Amino acid sequence: MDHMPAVEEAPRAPGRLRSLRVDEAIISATLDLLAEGTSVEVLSIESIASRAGVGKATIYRRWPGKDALLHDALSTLKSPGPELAGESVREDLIALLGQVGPTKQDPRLPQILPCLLPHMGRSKEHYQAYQEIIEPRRNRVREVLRRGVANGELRPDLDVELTMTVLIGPILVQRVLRWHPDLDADTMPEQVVDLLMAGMAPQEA
Amino acid sequence: MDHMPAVEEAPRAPGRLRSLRVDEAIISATLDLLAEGTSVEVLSIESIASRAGVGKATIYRRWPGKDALLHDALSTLKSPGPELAGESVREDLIALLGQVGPTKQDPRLPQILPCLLPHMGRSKEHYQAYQEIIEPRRNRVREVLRRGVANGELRPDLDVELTMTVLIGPILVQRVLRWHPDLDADTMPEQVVDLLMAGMAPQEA
DNA sequence: TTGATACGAGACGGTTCCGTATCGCTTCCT
DNA sequence: AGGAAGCGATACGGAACCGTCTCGTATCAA
Repeated sequence: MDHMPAVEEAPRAPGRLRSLRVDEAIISATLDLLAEGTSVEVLSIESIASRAGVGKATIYRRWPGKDALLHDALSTLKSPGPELAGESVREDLIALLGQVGPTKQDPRLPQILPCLLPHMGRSKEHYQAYQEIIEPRRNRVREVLRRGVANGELRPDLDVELTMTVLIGPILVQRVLRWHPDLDADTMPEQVVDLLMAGMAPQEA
Repeated sequence: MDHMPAVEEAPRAPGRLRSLRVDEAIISATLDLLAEGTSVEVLSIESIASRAGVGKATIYRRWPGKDALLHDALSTLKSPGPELAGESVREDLIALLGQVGPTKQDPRLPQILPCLLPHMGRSKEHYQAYQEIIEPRRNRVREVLRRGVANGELRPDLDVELTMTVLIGPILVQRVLRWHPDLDADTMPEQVVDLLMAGMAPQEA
């Protein structure tokens, strides 16, 4: 974490040590509030302090402001994602797309990530932090697609980058925005993959 | 507009009439601010009044609050969309998907609609208003797809509702969020349609 | 002309949050 | 033991916005 106490050299601090539990409480309270639907713009230091059971000064002692705190909070969300069976591209894709929803690691993550999206376009800092979080996840999908292209499960001329977005985009808008009132976001991964597989398959059906 | 002066019956008001230009100025200022990236939550009556060159009281005289004003402002955005050539499903879809971007009617519309998305999930009122705006647009896509199913350009067992979301979702996330840094949102409509056409085609490639 | 209402401007008290500072108390190092 | 810093709590002045209200002026119908 960029603005956390430097653990580097030896110039020992004289007084009391900063509590790790307090760090965790602040980060966790931040993520909680985000997961509950508080937007980045409305999120306030006071609400975080209150939720964490912490004084405001304790937060300002560690981070210069909301942006830096948010950056560190988001950094804790980097996670590898689910195990893959690896037997078929179709099943692996469905598994990966399914975890745009609740995850075992941190159940708040799927709640938080989509809610951050709108804010990312207005802050280079946060846009980059966000990309760092989702890039590993995107990469899992990329690897599955490339594997499929390599072993013949997918057509050789497939545009992998485009396909990733076509796979994830619909599920994202549906989960976050209930964009289409009549579709069920939970069954979408399988439906989307099957719809696209026909187009991604090497030759005919 | 729901909260605008009732033009119904005859009980004439005695004094000065409300200016239509003021109505337009307020609505327009609201849409301007949204198009510039101001989120719904941060949007304030004071900023709207200032932008419109209008007193706050003039706004409160017409609408009870921000929600009602926003509802009416969004209602003015309903638009039919572009003309369609009607020669091929592929071309019509590309045309429709392209106008998720800049439109001739109101260039602010494509800027505004996506930015509203995150807020819609938190307000039943606004969620419905939003659905009313995009449903006509969604319906254009629906009709093109059904036409394609009917005339054999698309496979007969196509899930039209799902396909709509798979077409629009990726373009939405890319335009609004630059979700994938390496993809070009302007060329996506054609790419997405072509990628899906292979899957939507009746039989083999 | 007169009375009623709309208008732009802005004062008003209330609320929320900002970032800083202070106050006892606790916890750590020497 | 004692000094230094962390801690929760809270007070502080400042800023932004809320929704109401009151000015002086402009515009309407009768």
